Formats: sequence, C-alpha cells, structure tokens
Amino acid sequence: MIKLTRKFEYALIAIKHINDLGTNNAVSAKMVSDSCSIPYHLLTKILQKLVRMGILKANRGKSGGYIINMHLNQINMTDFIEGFEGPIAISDCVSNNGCEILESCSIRVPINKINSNLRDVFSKINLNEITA
Amino acid sequence: MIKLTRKFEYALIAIKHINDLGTNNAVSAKMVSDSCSIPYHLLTKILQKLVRMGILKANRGKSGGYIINMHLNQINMTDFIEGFEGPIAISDCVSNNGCEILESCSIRVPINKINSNLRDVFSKINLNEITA
DNA sequence: ATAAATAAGACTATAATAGTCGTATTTCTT
DNA sequence: AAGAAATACGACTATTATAGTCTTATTTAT
Repeated sequence: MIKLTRKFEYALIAIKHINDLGTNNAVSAKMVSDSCSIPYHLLTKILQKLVRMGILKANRGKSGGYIINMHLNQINMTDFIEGFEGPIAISDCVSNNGCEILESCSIRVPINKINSNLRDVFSKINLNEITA
Repeated sequence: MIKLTRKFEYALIAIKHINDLGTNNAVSAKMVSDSCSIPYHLLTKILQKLVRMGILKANRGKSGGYIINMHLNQINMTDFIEGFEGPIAISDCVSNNGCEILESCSIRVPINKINSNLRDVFSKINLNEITA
C-alpha cells in the first residue's frame, strides 16, 4: 500500500554510492552492482533513467561510468519520486486516471487532501538527506 | 509505490455509506454493494475485517446488517491503515522483515525517518474527516 | 583492433492484489 | 417448524504490477 519499490530503493542506494566515491571519478554500473548487491541489468536500467532525469551524467566507452550531475540538496523527494515513478497519486481519482466511479465517488475530496499532504511531506526532504 | 489498495478505498466508501444511513439502521452488505458498486463477495470480506477491528458491528440473520460501532473521530488514519493493511513500512528494513542487506544497508536511517514522518501525517487525520 | 563501458528493448518470472465461488451459520418472520 | 435473508469464512482463480533476465547495438579509451 505504501511501500517503496525495490527499483526506487536501488536508485537511492546507487546515488549514494556514486556520490560517496567523489564527484570526479566515474563509477561503473558493475562497481555499483558488485558493491551494493544490485542485479546488474536491472541496475543499468535504473542508472539510465537517472541520467535521463539529469541527476547522473554518463561517460560511455572504456573506463566510463556515472558521476553525480546535480546538487543533491536541490532535489526534493516529491520531484524525485515523480520523475522516477510518475505522479504521486494515492488513488486513481487524484490523477483522473481510469477511475470508473469518479463522478459518484464519495471520498474524492478527502483523498485528494491526503495526497496533497503527502506531496508536502516529501517536498520538504531533499535527496542529500537520504544519501548523506 | 504510494497507492491505496482498492480494498482500502472500498473500506472507506463503505464506512461512509453506513455512517450516512444513520447509527440505528443496520445496512446490509448487499445495500452497500449495490449503492457503491463494490463487488459483493469482496465487500463482505472487507466488512468482516472492519467488524474484527471494532469499527463496525454486525447483526446476523434476516434484516441484519452493519452499523457503526466506534466514533469515527476517534480513529486516526495511522491506526486505521495499520489495522487494515498491517504496519506502515515503506521498506522492509522498517519492520526488519525479510530485508537481506539489512546489515550493510546504507540508507536505513533516512528511510526510517521518512517512514516516521508518514506515520505522523496519517496520525493527524481522523476517519471522520474522510467520511464527513 | 579490442576490451570495457553505456543504451535500449524484448522477454520471462514472481509476487501482490482483486475478484469469485461454495458452504456453513445465524436469526427474523410467518 | 420452515424458509428467507443475512453474516462468516476459506479455498480458489484471474489480473496486474514488479522484478529480473537476456540479447544486441553503440561508444570510446587504450
């Protein structure tokens, strides 16, 4: 119900590991995979997404790897979650997506309020607090 | 990732409907099912759980049904969620349940902090605010 | 050239959630 | 006493979401 996906956890762990090894050294997916016990191919897809999000920068080719591309204290968790997983929507009615009883739903308003509260909580936490 | 289960939504909708029809009239599962478009057999299991939680009281036999058994303003969402779905644990490490890298996990502390924040948010919302 | 790296998409496996079905039990009504 | 209408409960199936694997292409330092 309210549980981070494993991919999301892997993303946080990978970011921390890459961040720990310094801003100048590119860290390869293999290194992260070995150090953090994350399945290699799954990890590469996660890292590629983080590159597309602008959080990591990838150096291709031999002796390539990933480096941190943004200041982690400038990325809040709401943005990070929504960039990684899509909109925070505890119920379909929040995003108007596929709810069949939208018109008649009796709890739409409070559900949306809770959703808004959750976004607020996450927006006050920055990535650097997690990878610190 | 952070999404209410449909069962949980059904529970809220059902509680509201039963509450709306008054404290004295028992409301049958069939009535709730028809009014709220919730699959009957699924609903009955949900209602039975709410009875076990003490939120509803069931009258068995003909002309039986369910009535509200607790003041909804005395039930906060943390308790409700945890009674209905189990402990709020955004990650396995929160509950020490089945996480294989618990010892070496680099993000355990901040994850637990976020989990605690979430429980706080939910504990400030009472059931009556949702079914109001 | 070659080795070691990222990129990307198709595919499979597993787990969680949702929904169905059958049967037993209770109790009001007649 | 019988029947109808209700809750109780467990076993089963279907669907969906998540996790993980495999293959191939591309890039680049040495």
